[in-house]
Amino acid sequence: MVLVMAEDVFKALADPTRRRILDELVERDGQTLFEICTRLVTKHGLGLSRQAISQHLVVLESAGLVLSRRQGRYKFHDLNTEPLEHIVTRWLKPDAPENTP
Amino acid sequence: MVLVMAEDVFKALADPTRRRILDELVERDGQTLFEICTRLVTKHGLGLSRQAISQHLVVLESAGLVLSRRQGRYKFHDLNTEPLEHIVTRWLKPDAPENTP
DNA sequence: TTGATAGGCAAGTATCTACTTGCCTATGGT
DNA sequence: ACCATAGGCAAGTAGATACTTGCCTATCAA
Repeated sequence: MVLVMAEDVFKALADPTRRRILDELVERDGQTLFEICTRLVTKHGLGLSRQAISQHLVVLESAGLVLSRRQGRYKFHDLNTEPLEHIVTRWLKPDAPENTP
Repeated sequence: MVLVMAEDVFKALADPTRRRILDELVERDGQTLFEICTRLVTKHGLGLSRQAISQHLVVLESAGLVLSRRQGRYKFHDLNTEPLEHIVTRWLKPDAPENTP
C-alpha cells in the first residue's frame, strides 16, 4: 500500500472536476477513462480533453481516492472512500460519540 | 446566514496553512489574528507575515469554517465545524457503512 | 500484418493562488 | 491630544495548477 498524506487528499478534493469524477464513480464503479470522459461531457457538459481527465485521475489515484486495475488495454477505476473517513474528524470536537478514538 | 458552497469549503481546506489554523482553533477557540500568528510561528515554525494569516482567515470565513465576532479593536475567531459534516458524506454510499463487505 | 482503440508522456501556456510590501483606518490607553 | 495596538486594503510577484496539443506505446480484431 502506498503511503498517502492527508495533504494529497485535500488537494485532490480541491478541484471541482475531480469531485465530479468521484461523483461519477459513486454512481457507477469500475469505469474506464473514456467512459468517464464521455459521461462528464454528456451529463455535466464539461468540455474537457481526454488528457485533462487522465491527469485528474492520476491526482485522485495519488490521493488514494481512486484505485485502478489494468485489464488488457482497459484500465478500470474504482472509488475508494477510505481516505475520506479520517480527514474531517481531525477538527471535530471529541464530544461527538463517533469521533472518540 | 451566508450561502456557503461546498466549493469554498474544499478550496479552504486545500491549503496546509489554513488547516494549521483550524488546528489552532480546535485547541483554543476565540483567538485573535495576532494570537494565531504568534502561535503558528512559535509552535509550528511557520514564518508567515500577519497579512498572510489574515488572508487565510478571510478564506476560512468565506467557507463558513471560521466565525468571527468583533469586540472593540479585537476580532475573535471561532471554529465552525458544521460545513465539515456534509462535504464528505457526498461520496459515502447512502446505505449503512461497513455492513456490506 | 494492418488498423482501430485505450491510454500515457512531455512541453507549452494561461490562469490561479499564496505571499509580501506599503499604506491606511479604528480602537484603547496615557 | 498623543501614540501604540489590532486589523484592513491594494498592488505586485513568484510559484503552483489546470488544460491543451502533439506524439508515442500497447492491446485487440480484421
